[in-house]
Amino acid sequence: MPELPDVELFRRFFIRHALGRRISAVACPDSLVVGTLGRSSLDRELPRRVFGATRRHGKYLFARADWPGGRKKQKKPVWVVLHFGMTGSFVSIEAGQAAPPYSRVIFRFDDRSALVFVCPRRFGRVALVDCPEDLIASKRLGPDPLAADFGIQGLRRALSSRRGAVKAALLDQKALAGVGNLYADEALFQAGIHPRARVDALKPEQWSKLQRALLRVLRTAIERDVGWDRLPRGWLLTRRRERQSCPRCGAPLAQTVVGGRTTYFCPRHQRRPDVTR
DNA sequence: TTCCATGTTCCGCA
DNA sequence: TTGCGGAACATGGA
Repeated sequence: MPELPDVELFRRFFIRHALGRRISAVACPDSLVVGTLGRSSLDRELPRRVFGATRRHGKYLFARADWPGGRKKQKKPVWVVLHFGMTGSFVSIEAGQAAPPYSRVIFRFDDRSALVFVCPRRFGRVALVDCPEDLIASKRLGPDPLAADFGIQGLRRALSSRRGAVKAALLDQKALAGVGNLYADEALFQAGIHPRARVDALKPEQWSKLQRALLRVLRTAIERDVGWDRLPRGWLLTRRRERQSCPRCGAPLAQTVVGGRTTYFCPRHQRRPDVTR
């Protein structure tokens, strides 16, 4: 599930359940999940710090851990960086409650509650970095489409260096950070653009349509809390599992592979580009 | 048992 | 250099 809207909701969950709390201990029962993005020393560096701020860039979530009180102010903050892989999520537990199955990292607080990073398939990653910019630079992440400075031409600017299929470009985190397989399909559907259309063949009105559709899709998913049942009925997303008909015109949806991912689209609304196969 | 899956990354080929 | 297909990663669910 974790694409940009999901991670944004995890960020808000984190604010509710971890921000302002003092860390008493960190347990990492699964070393595979810890450290590849940065330092693995969560259990040594985090205790006695307080989570003071969060940030999100694409599918990455950052949480700043500050040293409380004035006395040790000179000590630099560290940032926890989290990536949710395919199956990562947060669970908050109260004092005395057992950690759920597949708990990979457990942040325990002074009040004995805990925030748990749960990840059944173990593609998620957690680590410490000095600042988010370091991670963003090392991964060479593209701009976040919901960032304030994305701009009205942001999408075109981000993808214009690419030349392949537009869906593959949307999925390239180095071009644009945060869009995954599901929301790429949805944005293209709502913009009426074929997933295999070439980026360099998009017309100006298609660029603005796609940007508007993408932002609308991401914002709506966040507003609706990404509950599949809560998404608008006209969306492709609500149909992709059962391989049904287009929610707009009733035509049978087409299924193919673009950029290595299963892709659904409406062959009537999203015209096949004549340039490519 | 086999196939598929929202994630990233790497390899080989054109 | 760019793009892309395919495979790998780890695991659960249909």
